[in-house]
Amino acid sequence: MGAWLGVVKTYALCERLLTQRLAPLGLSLPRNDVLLNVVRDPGVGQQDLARRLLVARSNISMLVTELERQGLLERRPHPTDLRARQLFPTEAGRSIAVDAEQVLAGVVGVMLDQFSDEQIDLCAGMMGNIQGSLRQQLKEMAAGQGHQARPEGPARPS
Amino acid sequence: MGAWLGVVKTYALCERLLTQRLAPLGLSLPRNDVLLNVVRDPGVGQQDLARRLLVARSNISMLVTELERQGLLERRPHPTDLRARQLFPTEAGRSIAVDAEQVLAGVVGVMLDQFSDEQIDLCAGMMGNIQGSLRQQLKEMAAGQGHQARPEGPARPS
DNA sequence: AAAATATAGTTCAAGCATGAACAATAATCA
DNA sequence: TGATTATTGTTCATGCTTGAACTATATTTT
Repeated sequence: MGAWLGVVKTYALCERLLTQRLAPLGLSLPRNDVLLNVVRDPGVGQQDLARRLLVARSNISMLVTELERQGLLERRPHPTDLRARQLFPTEAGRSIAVDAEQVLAGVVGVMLDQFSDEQIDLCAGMMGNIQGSLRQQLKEMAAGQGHQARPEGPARPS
Repeated sequence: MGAWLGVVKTYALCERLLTQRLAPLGLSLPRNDVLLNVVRDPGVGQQDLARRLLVARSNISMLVTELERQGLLERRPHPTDLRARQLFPTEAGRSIAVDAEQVLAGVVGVMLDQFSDEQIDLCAGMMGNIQGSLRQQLKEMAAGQGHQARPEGPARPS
């Protein structure tokens, strides 16, 4: 039980360090996530991005607006789907992204350098399994919400 | 490098599941953190709480105000230190906390049930080491920021 | 084709989180 | 003691994040 607490604290510390190191680039952690994804996959749509990053569409909408204002990204109309927009990095965006990747690699390096590949793979494998369990639970929650009136099993008088 | 990404995604999913399960108790994730800590350690001060939870004092101040308004917590003047306040749970707060602990244990259970104690300990140990490295880095950042005017070495005319 | 449903994106209100500036009190030092 | 420094808590402005409501366009059904 305390084991998960360790992950939580580690996550918090990592977040803080990354935030500090990205600040000089004019990037917050969320903006960095968006920028890096757009650089890696130019032309991606906002909806798609939201799903990858596990955040709300509205969130992406606002982050992209800011990044566009910063001159790092561009929204272009989708060639065939009039609803959608495609995201592309500007030259400045690509340039900043290079630095951001280095910062990211540096921090991950500090965290993982001290371990063997076997240890890292083992831990990564565990995380994959945990993700599976969590997705399962979330799916069940969603299903449960679907028909609140009759939570489970055959109708049972209260 | 992808290994840490696994931790990030796992963390995000866990956060989402916990949020969904705590909502029926009238608790958000941050309020739950505060409440549980106060129940476990009645009389704790806000500053102390902020350090434990790795969040800003101002954040605790606002969360406690809300929890007090919900009738789950109480601020009382510290007996000897006129600046400080001591936090205590109300009866309702203790009651809710019991349910919240169960929710927490349930989710952690779902995540860790599938692993052996050895696996969990190994992973937890790694997290501990990573925390050490991160704290070290953060300390160095802080030191660097400390004297921006003269970053390092003997005074050197600009 | 017309109607119903689904998808892409935006806007808005609310809550969470931070750092800076501040007030009050404590602790340390000269 | 009196002055400096540190600690505790609050308020404020800013940014992140979500879910709900909305518009517009695509897709599917009938």
